[in-house]
Amino acid sequence: MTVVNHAALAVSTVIFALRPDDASALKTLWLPLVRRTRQPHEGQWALPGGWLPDAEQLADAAARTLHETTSLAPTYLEQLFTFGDVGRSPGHRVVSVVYWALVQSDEAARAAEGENVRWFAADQLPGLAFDHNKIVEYALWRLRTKVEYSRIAHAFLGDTFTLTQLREVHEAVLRRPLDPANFRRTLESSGTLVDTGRHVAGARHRPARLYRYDDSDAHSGHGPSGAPAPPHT
Amino acid sequence: MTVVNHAALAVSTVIFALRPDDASALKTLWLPLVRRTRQPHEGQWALPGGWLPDAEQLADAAARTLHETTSLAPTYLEQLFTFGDVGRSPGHRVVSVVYWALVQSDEAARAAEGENVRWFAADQLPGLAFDHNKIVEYALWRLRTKVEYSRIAHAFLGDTFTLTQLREVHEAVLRRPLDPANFRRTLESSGTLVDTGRHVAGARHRPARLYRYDDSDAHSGHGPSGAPAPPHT
DNA sequence: GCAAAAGTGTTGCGGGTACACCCATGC
DNA sequence: GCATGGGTGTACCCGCAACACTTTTGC
Repeated sequence: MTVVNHAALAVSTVIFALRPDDASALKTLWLPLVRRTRQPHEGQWALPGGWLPDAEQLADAAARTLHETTSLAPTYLEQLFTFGDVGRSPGHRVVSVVYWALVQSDEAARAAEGENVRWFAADQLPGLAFDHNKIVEYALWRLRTKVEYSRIAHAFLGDTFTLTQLREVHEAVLRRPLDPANFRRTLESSGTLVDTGRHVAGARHRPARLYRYDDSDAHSGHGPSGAPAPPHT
Repeated sequence: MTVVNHAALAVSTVIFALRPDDASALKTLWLPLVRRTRQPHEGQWALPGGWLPDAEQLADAAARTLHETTSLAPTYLEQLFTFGDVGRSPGHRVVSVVYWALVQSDEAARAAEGENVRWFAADQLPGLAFDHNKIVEYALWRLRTKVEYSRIAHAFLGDTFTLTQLREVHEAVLRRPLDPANFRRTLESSGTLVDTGRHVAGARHRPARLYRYDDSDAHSGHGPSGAPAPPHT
């Protein structure tokens, strides 16, 4: 078979985690970036990623580079978009298949950070290499849009969680307060929550119920059940 | 710069048009396929597409192959998904950036058709080459989902149209009847329609108003105005 | 008891659906 | 006039936002 093109194929990932903001009690979205150690854009911050190995699935390559930069495993990973503008990388044509990922907040606290890996507040990014600012902006829009109609918010949390914890994730992502009463009813009537029967004690108020998500598909958040979700590859 | 991967980069397009179905008065979704003239899958039907030229934008490559197979220009073109499973093409790794397109129905009637290009009803496809059946299924899901919340249906029509024509497009895509009265109000209150003042005469009933779409953005169908739409590249 | 957050009840508004009804044209 | 689709009016239902209220804990 003859390969007639020479564009390089890269895979990059926008990784989101929730972190407590300084001064503000609210959690905000943060993401890890890596400093480029070679041309082009040497010294600038960029999304984690790399060339696509011949024998590796696209999503696997995204999860791997994610792990290599943060030492974390994603709880959610989905293809975002493929960026391939002719001029987006100086010198050579590069087509980047970009994924976006969510990682658990408590794990993100002990994520790797070093000279060439640093976490940034998602809405206060410096000028990034290539078209990565535009990519992050689009990923943020997708995250905020999808949180409103899908059940991805729990990817920031552990297996079990209280409704208040889940509501705080929504509030942090959407940047607006939500009514606790209505939030509770909306999720309870969605049928995706399972009451574990356990409670969280210790706080000086009524103990909150612990929930977990119903994994029996049918609630994937993509149209009517049975509809094709975005391919998982 | 060192290119460290050798996966081949292809661009393919799922092209939709509405055509009158035999016997049934309703229009249904059709799409053009090309017969493969070489291995692998020689003789089988496949999506139009080709290798990505070094200096061509992704969307341009999609529009070009679309034009080469159908002699048509798309009225709507959007990136669908990038398919890159390791085993999806026998022998060599192929990553396909897939677009989906809508073409006008009246033009589709005079679209090119020949020995190696043929139109098929979208829900009665034969077994296609590679993973193209899965790709079409996903494109159909995206089209049907997006018609319900976005304003893409007019891409099947000309510059001006009656509300009945637009409703028939929705009905054909969604495969269910819609109430004419409510359909009218929903669209009128959406603020995206502009009354041209002209009417369609000649039928033996009250003449229908001709509308066109308001092009002054702000109604792109992607979240709140100003939100990043899927990159247009 | 008091503070604080969990959890419940209730009301009203708005968008969508169903369906009855009037309007304008060709024949 | 009559048939046919264009176009309007209206009542109902349901989901959601607002907000008052009750419950259960720690101190």
